[in-house]
Amino acid sequence: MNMKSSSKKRKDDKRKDHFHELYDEDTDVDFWPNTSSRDDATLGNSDNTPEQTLDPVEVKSGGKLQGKKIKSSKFKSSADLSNGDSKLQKMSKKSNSKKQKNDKINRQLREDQNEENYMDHLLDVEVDEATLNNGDKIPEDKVDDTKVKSRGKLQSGKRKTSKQQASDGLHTGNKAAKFPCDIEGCDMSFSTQQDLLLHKRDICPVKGCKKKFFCHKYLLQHRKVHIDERPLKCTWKGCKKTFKWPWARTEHMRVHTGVRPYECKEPGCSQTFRFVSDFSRHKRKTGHSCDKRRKNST
Amino acid sequence: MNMKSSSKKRKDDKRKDHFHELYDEDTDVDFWPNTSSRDDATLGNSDNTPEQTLDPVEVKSGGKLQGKKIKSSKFKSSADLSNGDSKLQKMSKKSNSKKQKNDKINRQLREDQNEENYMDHLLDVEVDEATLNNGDKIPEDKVDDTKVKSRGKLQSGKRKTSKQQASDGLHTGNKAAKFPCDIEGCDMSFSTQQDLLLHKRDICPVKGCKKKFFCHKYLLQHRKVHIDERPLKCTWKGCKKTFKWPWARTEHMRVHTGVRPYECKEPGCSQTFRFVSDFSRHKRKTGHSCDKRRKNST
DNA sequence: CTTTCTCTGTTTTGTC
DNA sequence: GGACAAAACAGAGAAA
DNA sequence: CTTTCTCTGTTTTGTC
DNA sequence: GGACAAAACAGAGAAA
Ligand SMILES: [Zn+2]
Ligand SMILES: [Zn+2]
Ligand SMILES: [Zn+2]
Ligand SMILES: [Zn+2]
Ligand SMILES: [Zn+2]
Ligand SMILES: [Zn+2]
Ligand SMILES: [Zn+2]
Ligand SMILES: [Zn+2]
Ligand SMILES: [Zn+2]
Ligand SMILES: [Zn+2]
Ligand SMILES: [Zn+2]
Ligand SMILES: [Zn+2]
Ligand SMILES: [Zn+2]
Ligand SMILES: [Zn+2]
Ligand SMILES: [Zn+2]
Ligand SMILES: [Zn+2]
Repeated sequence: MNMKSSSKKRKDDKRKDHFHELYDEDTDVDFWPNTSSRDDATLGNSDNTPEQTLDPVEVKSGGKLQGKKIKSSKFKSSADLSNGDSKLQKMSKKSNSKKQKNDKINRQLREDQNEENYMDHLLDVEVDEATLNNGDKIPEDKVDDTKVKSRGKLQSGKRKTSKQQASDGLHTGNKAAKFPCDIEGCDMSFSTQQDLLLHKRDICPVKGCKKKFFCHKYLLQHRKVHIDERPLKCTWKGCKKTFKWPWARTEHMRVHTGVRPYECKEPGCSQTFRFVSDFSRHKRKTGHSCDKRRKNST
Repeated sequence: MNMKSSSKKRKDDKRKDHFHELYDEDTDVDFWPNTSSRDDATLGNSDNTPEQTLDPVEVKSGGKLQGKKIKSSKFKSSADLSNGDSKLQKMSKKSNSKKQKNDKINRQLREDQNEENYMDHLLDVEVDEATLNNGDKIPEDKVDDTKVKSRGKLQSGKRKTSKQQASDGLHTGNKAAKFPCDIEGCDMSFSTQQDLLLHKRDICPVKGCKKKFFCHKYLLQHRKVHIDERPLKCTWKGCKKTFKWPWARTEHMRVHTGVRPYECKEPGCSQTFRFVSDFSRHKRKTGHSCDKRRKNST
């Protein structure tokens, strides 16, 4: 059920209501060492299953109120894990329709270069030092003429001004927070004991995230998912695309250069691909060339 | 480090390399009951910390290859949890700039109605029965003239044709899969034992997701996040927006109706809000009216 | 460091 | 062989 | 049920 | 009081 009620009843009749208590409490290694300062960790659970409902949506402020009290949900806790598997989808082994038309001519040559300065809407936080090792430098320019046709999604096609990035979403996990992680090689810290405990279980403590990872150190990389910064820039002249992940930029550059670095080595097949993902899918669907081989770099 | 190497060495010298083994193995309740059929669960871990690098991006198929062998990563496992907390960001208690100008006049009245039929790109799966209780019905039409100005993001502004939705991403967790969940009230099933085990730990087994939830039953709701269907339609005449979540549609309707159902009850303050989120933020930043109260419904 | 709006995990409400 | 970090992969998934 | 392209958790590679 | 589901909230976050 809900976290409030379970917290309330937690001391006495544990694991009622549902099965969450069961899983939440004796969950992971050293999860409730209870080193916390004050606000002694309360476990949280919740109940759900809404889906749709059909809301008649009667227009124009109708009438009745519904007000109730607010309770600041002070602590949550005992979240669990989140991992990454699922080979469940398999493409039907049928469609090998190979187009691969005019390669270079085909490479899209338009891109919206309009860059605007919208402001961050972000939230200053407890901590202040982003520790991401964003060591990527900006490669030198390339040719100029070609431009990439932008699809629907923006989110990387513009750049911010320097000033605007000021207090960008340093949500959590920075240095200088009160609860540092003592795991060797990790220097992240957190503003609450609960977040630290989740972190030590390889779980991202960000609200609504709670992903579990295999590698503790990856949490430092994962943090960038929750930060607005896109420090990597496309170096193509006139292209304003920005990125959080080096690999995304690496592959993006190919839409400018037209490079198709992946070539299927299967005897009959000689298809080439611009993106690893497409090459991977080709191999998965066709079973071709289980000795993957890059044509060249970039 | 990586999953391969850890799987390889798993039998003999456990928990070497890193700390994942430590956390992954004795992780959760009844996690390795080892009821699995074949392919005895191998634990996976991985090492990380890339960030950026500066790739010179030399254009046009340069030269050297890099090929190696492929190994189908057959199983992963022992993921852990993922929870939802983080009250880390706090707005600076300064900016209460209240605009709230011409209310109804201000409501946006444009929206791109162009609907196109793009095809799903999806992947048929092991299972075949989506069990989401998408019981929402489509309310009857409203007025017609007004339209909503669309922002950058699409993803809901168009509708698919009936045929196209055919084998839409039933990735996992359906009925009729080989490994059914026996938790009471849950009828999800999975194509692998590993996925089922994750699921029973309240973890979404979808690759790259691995979120941990408080309520086991919520997993059935969460599934829709990984499915392409957007079964809820905006009922406004001419609006093609579609939704996965009832609440999203409920609030969306307000951009058509202009309703601002939330009113701050703080003595001096009389601001109104169209979206709960904005009302919540107002209360959080100002501390106003901890007795929240809706003006009316919709 | 803004406003508008969508998404979604958890909380609250409503009904039995 | 073992770290460890950088690079790359292999999907998922959005858009058209 | 396609193609193009981005995102990101894990795997692979390269260097010491 | 206790299910349980439906509705709503409270953020996160994208876009402008
Ligand atoms: Zn529950
Ligand atoms: Zn740590
Ligand atoms: Zn996260
Ligand atoms: Zn570019
Ligand atoms: Zn691009
Ligand atoms: Zn091939
Ligand atoms: Zn590692
Ligand atoms: Zn279940
Ligand atoms: Zn998921
Ligand atoms: Zn609409
Ligand atoms: Zn809308
Ligand atoms: Zn107020
Ligand atoms: Zn070696
Ligand atoms: Zn896909
Ligand atoms: Zn009661
Ligand atoms: Zn925000």
